[in-house]
Amino acid sequence: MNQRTLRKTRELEWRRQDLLVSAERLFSEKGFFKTSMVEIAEAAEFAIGTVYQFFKSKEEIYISLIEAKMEEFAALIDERLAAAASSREKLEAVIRTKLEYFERNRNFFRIYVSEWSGFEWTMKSAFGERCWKRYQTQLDLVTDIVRLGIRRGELRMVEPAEAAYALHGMLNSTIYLWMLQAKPSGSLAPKADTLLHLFFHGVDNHAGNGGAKRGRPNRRAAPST
Amino acid sequence: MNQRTLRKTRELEWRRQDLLVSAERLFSEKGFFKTSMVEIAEAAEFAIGTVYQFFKSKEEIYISLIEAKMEEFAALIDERLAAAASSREKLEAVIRTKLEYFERNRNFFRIYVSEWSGFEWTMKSAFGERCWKRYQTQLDLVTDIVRLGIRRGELRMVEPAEAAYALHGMLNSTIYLWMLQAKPSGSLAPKADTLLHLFFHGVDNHAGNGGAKRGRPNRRAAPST
DNA sequence: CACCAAGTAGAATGATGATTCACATGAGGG
DNA sequence: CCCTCATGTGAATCATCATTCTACTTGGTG
Repeated sequence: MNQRTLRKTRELEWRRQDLLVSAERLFSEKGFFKTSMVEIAEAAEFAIGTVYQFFKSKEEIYISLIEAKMEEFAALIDERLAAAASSREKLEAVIRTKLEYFERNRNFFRIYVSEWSGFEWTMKSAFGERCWKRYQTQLDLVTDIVRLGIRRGELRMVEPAEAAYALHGMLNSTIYLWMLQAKPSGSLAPKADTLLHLFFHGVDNHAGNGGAKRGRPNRRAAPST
Repeated sequence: MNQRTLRKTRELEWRRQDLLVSAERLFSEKGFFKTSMVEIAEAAEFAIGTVYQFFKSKEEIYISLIEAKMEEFAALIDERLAAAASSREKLEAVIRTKLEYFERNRNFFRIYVSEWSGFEWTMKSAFGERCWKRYQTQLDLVTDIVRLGIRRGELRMVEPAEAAYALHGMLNSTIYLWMLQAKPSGSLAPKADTLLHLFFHGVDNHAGNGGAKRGRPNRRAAPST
């Protein structure tokens, strides 16, 4: 009898997951408001009524989705972070993990960035609040890494939160750029090195001629894009 | 007669502007979908019918709004850029201008970032297309600056588009962070220096002890936030 | 003063889409 | 084979707006 109940619960969970996957695709393609419950139901091959068996409302679907993904992502970061010692390694872990994660969860990325600008716009109070907290926690984590790095003398003295946000923005933009062009193309993960370098050393050319003229104007040094 | 007509036209323009200002505030507070025409009308102290005298649709209001602001912003950048010679100066101009502009146009910022993730989510095809172009042009401008800077040997050899996007993201994040906390507080513009430095030199501590231990652990070097 | 044009108003219309509910279906179990 | 509960169904309900339309105001003109 209990056995039975358990299986039922498990199956219910499958269906929920299944539905979430369909919903994710739709939401990422058309946004929260332009996606209708009927569409979600059809995409997951359920009747509307059934959908409401699993989720109280459209909003709840959206939130479950985001929370699950965020949690997964956070867990991944934590795991990778555990193995890192220096600030550099930690930041590298963050960068790599984020790029990898969103390379694999392209659809989710659009939702993630669009909600960045404020959950209030789509969801009402209480629920959105929780998602927002997760978002913040993520950022705070990086802020702490930077803070510690400074204390240890590994990083220059910058405003930690500012640097953390800057990194966050850099990453998001980069992922976005990649999504724009690279529908099918190359992998995102390799950019981690470039980004790490950029975040640590900036764009300045230390080679010596900083701003001033030099012998040869060094034409065609730029990548050919 | 012509005089008359001219004045009428001008007055109409005023009213349009007036309406746009109200709409901007609402859109920035509640987003496109959660803002209703009635609200917009009330906020601007018009009747709904009157609103439709000025704008064909809700979408048109939104778009006019965005286009106007984007154009204003672009013009400002162009102007500042004209006075800049080196890549550093140019990038500094971009950074400063953006921070200043959004410090003054806080409301618009929320709209700006939220639409970053794709106009398709809110608007339909043709119009959104035009806004998107503007957005791209903006980014391309910076890409070109970077490309040129590399060719001139002022900047390290990075992928120009990547760097441009990274900068864009850094700026947006920073502005966002500022908006979060600093409801009333300090100015945003001063952060330009920090950001410029960050973008040029990164967070690495060149002071010598990169990662390794040194004499004193240098505790409490971090800002007290 | 009557009349017209231009502008303003806000109730009525129509669509859309989330949510609900009365019914159908089918898997145990007697 | 029939009954019953647990689920699944999708048509009907209900609300919410964008948009339209008809009637009202106003200010100028003959």
